[in-house]
Amino acid sequence: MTRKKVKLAYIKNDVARKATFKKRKKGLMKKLSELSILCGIETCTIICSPYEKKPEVWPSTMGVHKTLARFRKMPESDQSKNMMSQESYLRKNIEKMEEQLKKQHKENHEKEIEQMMYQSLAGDKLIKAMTNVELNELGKLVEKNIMEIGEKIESLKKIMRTPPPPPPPPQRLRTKLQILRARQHVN
Amino acid sequence: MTRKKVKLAYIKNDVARKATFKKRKKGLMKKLSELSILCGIETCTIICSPYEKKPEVWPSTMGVHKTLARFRKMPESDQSKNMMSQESYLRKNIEKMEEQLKKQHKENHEKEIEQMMYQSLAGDKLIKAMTNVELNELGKLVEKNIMEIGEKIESLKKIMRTPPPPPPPPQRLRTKLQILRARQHVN
DNA sequence: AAGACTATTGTTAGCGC
DNA sequence: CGCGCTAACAATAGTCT
Repeated sequence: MTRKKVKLAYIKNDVARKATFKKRKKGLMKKLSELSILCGIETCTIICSPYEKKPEVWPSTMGVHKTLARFRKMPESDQSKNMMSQESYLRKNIEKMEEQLKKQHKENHEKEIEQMMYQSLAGDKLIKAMTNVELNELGKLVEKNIMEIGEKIESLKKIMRTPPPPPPPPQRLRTKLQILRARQHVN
Repeated sequence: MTRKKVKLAYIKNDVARKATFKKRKKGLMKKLSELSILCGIETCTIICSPYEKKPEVWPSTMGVHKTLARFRKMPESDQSKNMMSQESYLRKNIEKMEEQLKKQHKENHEKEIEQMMYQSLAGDKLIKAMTNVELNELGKLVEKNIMEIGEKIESLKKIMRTPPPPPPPPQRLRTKLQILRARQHVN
């Protein structure tokens, strides 16, 4: 029941990775379908997974060829424009989160000051009703938030540091020995 | 605040469609990125929208070429296998929902019988505590559910009946007159 | 037009079968 | 192994700025 908050990193456990792959691929196909229906546009995707011998293609091979033709029509130089590489996508993400982190820090600081004011000046009745315990927990929540954002940034940076495709996908064909070994791994 | 439950159909209102497109494209890119990181696989997408002069490509032009090469490598005959066309995707969807509809109907029937039993046999204290009003509302909820599933099936079927790409995407260049006319449309 | 916000709906991780 | 379930998490439609 989704107990973890998803750590954005290669899933080492083979079984879990495959399950996640299937579920998420399904979700993606649905979203792609919705996008093309809602907005009346053309899209195509190719997914190369070790679970199928052949790349999976959507919405159809014909559709892919059609969209591809359109893509190949434009001059080489233009093909590089308007593209969002995984790297720049991640970089942008990091920037945004660092901004968020700053904002959260600032907010935290303001909250602390506010709290001090209430404690020393005997503020509004509603606020007085809050016990110190509650205020403390509020503070902890904020700190947790900050921690989480920081961790996320770290993990994104880590992904960017590692060579292009994260860890190499597992070999398609394995000996029985390898399979047995794999089973001993825990994620 | 997401007040509607999303009617899966071409969005006629130009402004709303564009906003939805941008939001959903962003969400898609994120999900694609996550899939490739979590599962360590290769993916690529091409999106042809009227909002950009050139097809948008992800994760990068190079990535697309690489994935394409892999795609083109397989024999023509194989390219058609393992593919899920939009049509078969939708058809599968419809089947599943019709099953769900049957199930819901059955459940509803059972609930009705249960309710009658309780009313005539003076059942458990907890159940007796439910007023008739509450039971009535429960029934209405179930019916609403059934209605919604039915509507969804209808709308999916409608999509399948209409020719491939839903309504033709709007022209890229429009005269001022056309723009003014478009503004008068309400979704 | 482009972002921020937030009530809602939608997706999915971990289980149990 | 793969499916169905459901709490927990994520995406997003409509709104305001």
